[in-house]
Amino acid sequence: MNRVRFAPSPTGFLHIGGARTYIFNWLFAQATGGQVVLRIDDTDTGRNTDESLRSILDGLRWLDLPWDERHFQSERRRSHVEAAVSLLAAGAAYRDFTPESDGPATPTGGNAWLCNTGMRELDATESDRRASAGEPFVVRFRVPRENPKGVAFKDLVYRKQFRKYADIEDFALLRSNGQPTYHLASTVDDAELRITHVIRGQDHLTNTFKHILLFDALGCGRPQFAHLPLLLGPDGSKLSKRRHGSVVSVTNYRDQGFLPQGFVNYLSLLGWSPKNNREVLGIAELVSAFRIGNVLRTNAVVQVAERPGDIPVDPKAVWLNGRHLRSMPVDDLLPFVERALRDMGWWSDELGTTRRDWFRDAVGALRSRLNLVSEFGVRCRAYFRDEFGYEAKAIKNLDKAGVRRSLHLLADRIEAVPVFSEKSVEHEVRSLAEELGMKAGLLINGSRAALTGQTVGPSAFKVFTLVGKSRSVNRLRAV
RNA sequence: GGCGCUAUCGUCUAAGGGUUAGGACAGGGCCCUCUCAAGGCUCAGAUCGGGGUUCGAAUCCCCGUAGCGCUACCA
Repeated sequence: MNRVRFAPSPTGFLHIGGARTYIFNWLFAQATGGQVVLRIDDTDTGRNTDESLRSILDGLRWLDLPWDERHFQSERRRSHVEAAVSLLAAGAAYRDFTPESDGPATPTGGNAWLCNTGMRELDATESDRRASAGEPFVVRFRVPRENPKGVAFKDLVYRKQFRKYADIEDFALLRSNGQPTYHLASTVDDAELRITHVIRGQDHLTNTFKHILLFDALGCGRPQFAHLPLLLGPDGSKLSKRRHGSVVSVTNYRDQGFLPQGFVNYLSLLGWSPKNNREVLGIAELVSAFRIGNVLRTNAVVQVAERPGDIPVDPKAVWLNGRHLRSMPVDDLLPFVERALRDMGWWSDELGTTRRDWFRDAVGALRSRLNLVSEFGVRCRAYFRDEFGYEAKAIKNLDKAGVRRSLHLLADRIEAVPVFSEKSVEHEVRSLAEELGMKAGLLINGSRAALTGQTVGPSAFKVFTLVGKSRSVNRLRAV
């Protein structure tokens, strides 16, 4: 059985690139009947925060793509240290007593740094003596550089990969404080958690050679690797909160009113496509269309709307979300709308009980012109509240010659109508218009303006039934 | 600096030797219409540059260029 893992480190919020990596892992697992392991890579104790752990978990849960197992890397430390000790004993690793330097070792010229002079060759007894004397050291992997060949593997996305031993530096396994490094912990855990496919960002492509060296030295089989192209900001640089703002944060999309499936659909199309021009895909369709081999090798740009007033995300994401919002079963949409209304303080429990049918009807009618769940809260006030304002355009419609007077007459007709329905309302509106010798459109648009304070919305006759008979009559008289 | 990855409309992408280089978002226009959407139609818009290979190259090869990644006792 295939097993994949998503291994975020809790040093920041869940960002869109991490979410996409999780989605691709999840899709791959579902498509191949495999399992998803969520592993929190918390080996950098100094930078971990509970807040970011919460953000990551919140974000992943919102995606609604459940994982099968969860592990914390910090709880597996003993395994990591044991691995380092055995590597040391086997001579595949060595102690490096070079004092920690400040900042990254940027090579000044010529070739890259490979190892600290003298340490690789240190005699075993001498090394033991200095270690037991309490001298701090880091444990490094001894890359077999005398071998003129190198490491090769076949990436499921980037195909054949090769790197000479001579180009791989002696990376650290254990820090001088005894903590395992990412390379060690990740490799040991992938092996022990029986991960079969490592699907992660392309920024790890060159790390993979080190990991393979470790898998081999540890005597465990190698998993398969698939690296994903990176997500870039509109300026072409790697996405970062500082440079690109809230577009990178998953919770931002949730708060802006995205549906999980709309967001997942959007991210799935960044660096992958089903190759048949289909774009609007539900989760089940994504699973059946997903092929890891169809993942692109080119980095994708996450667009940001530039028009003032638009929410600062990719307009295509909004459009995609709208497609889902409009086509999903209304009953599935209801909980999301409920949440949006609760956020506005407009929710009342009857909407879930005695007025549930009305609620379903209203959501069904209103959603046809919305893209985001949050728009139920910001653009549909008159349907959920009695007090609402009139937009300037609406007032303009009401101010047209004879409109207000006609609407008052209409109120009487509506009040007297025996059966209050879209059909009967339409009949009353049209016949009144005809009697008064005015264009029906004036009355129709005037009604919408009077009932909702807006010039946009569902069919005016539908608006009447949504607002209800007595409220409609009151609102017509109020203008 | 070293090592590596990548390069098609503004953006996401299709076409992996032969197509008027296709679709989608965004933009323009038209239709539909009680408004706004939706929907339908339509216009504009791309193969980074240069060499090869080939009857034929977006596609294969080489060289440039650009972007990105790695080059830490971060992950």
